[in-house]
Amino acid sequence: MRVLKFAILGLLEQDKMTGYDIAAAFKGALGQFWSAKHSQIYPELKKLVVEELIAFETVIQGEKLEKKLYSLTAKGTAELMDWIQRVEAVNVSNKDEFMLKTYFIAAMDKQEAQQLFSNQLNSRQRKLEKLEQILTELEAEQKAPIHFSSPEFGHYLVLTRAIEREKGYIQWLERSLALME
Amino acid sequence: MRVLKFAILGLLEQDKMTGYDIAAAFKGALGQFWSAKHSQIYPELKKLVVEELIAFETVIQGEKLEKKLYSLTAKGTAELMDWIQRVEAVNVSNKDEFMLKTYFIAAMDKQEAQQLFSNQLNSRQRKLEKLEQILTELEAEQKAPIHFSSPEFGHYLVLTRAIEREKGYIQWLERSLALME
DNA sequence: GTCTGCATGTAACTCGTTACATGATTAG
DNA sequence: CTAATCATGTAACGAGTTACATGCAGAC
Repeated sequence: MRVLKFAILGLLEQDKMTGYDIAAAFKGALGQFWSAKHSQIYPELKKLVVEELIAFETVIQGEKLEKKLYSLTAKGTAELMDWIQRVEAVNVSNKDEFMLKTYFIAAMDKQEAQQLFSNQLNSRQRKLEKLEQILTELEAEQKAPIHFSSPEFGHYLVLTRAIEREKGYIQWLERSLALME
Repeated sequence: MRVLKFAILGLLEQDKMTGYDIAAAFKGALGQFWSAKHSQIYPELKKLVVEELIAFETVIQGEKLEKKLYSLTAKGTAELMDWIQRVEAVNVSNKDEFMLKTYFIAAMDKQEAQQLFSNQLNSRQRKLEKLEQILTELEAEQKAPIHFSSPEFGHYLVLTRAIEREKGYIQWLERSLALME
């Protein structure tokens, strides 16, 4: 149901942006829970202009590089606000190829399984370190403790969720490895 | 990269099945991490037959209901085993519409945000209860404690992961709500 | 001057969902 | 008998990825 549409509207509500900026936003903490490639973003932006949910002004960078700065229209803001308070069903299947393999663990021998789990554990630990570093930097930039009205509250919540998701995964991997002995 | 293909091969490695059975398997614990609708399963089964990774025998149920019992070929088993020990990159973006909204929390007023979070907390708690019930039933069926060679080990691991995922989500929701006061 | 990053687009393809369509079996 | 479940398929559409394609700006 066109979630990318709302992702774009939400980003533009924060600030005027180009398509490139939107793609860049998906490379940060937000990208842990939603992302899209530029090849999906640009056509969607065109569609949203036709639907009059966003508008753009052309800006010249340097000598002649044209970039399109998009912003929300009143209609776009209204649709964003409608979506944001809508209660959607909890999505069941969060696809995870590693867990699919885990379900078929009976087809592995013990060594193979341990190798696979150790490997996954390692990757997850490295990912966790990166996320924790980003959180440290975010917290360092704040003067007061983060609260509801901080401009970075959304970013903070998403980051802490990503970090705890990894921690939970890591704990489960460790306990599963212990069970395999 | 055709993950559904391997999901089907993995299920058929456990037992001969119909397309309907495969769809049913996705409604259980496995469905927490991978699933597909029957409209995707049936065409994929046909494709896998053409590729000679699976084969089927037609079985008559009752008077005249024909069903197709699929099973792995040697080639299919080989491809499954190759995939299962392959190390894939940790997937970055596990899409979650609620977390997308969370990222845009600055566009909500406090009451709206609290409402949304309470609601999500409730849904997650009900989901957790259901998963824990399934685990209780699974454990009741076991004579000995579950270990690597138990036929239900894969099922058990996936269930415990799903349960802890929900617990982690719930804790984060509670702590986030506390932060909003 | 050359490499990295900024900036925008399209085409082809694969994956996944919703809807359309049909019919048999089984348990109450 | 009738409702839920078993069983199989197709069509249309929407979402998402990979690859193709181009060019400017800024830093070193």
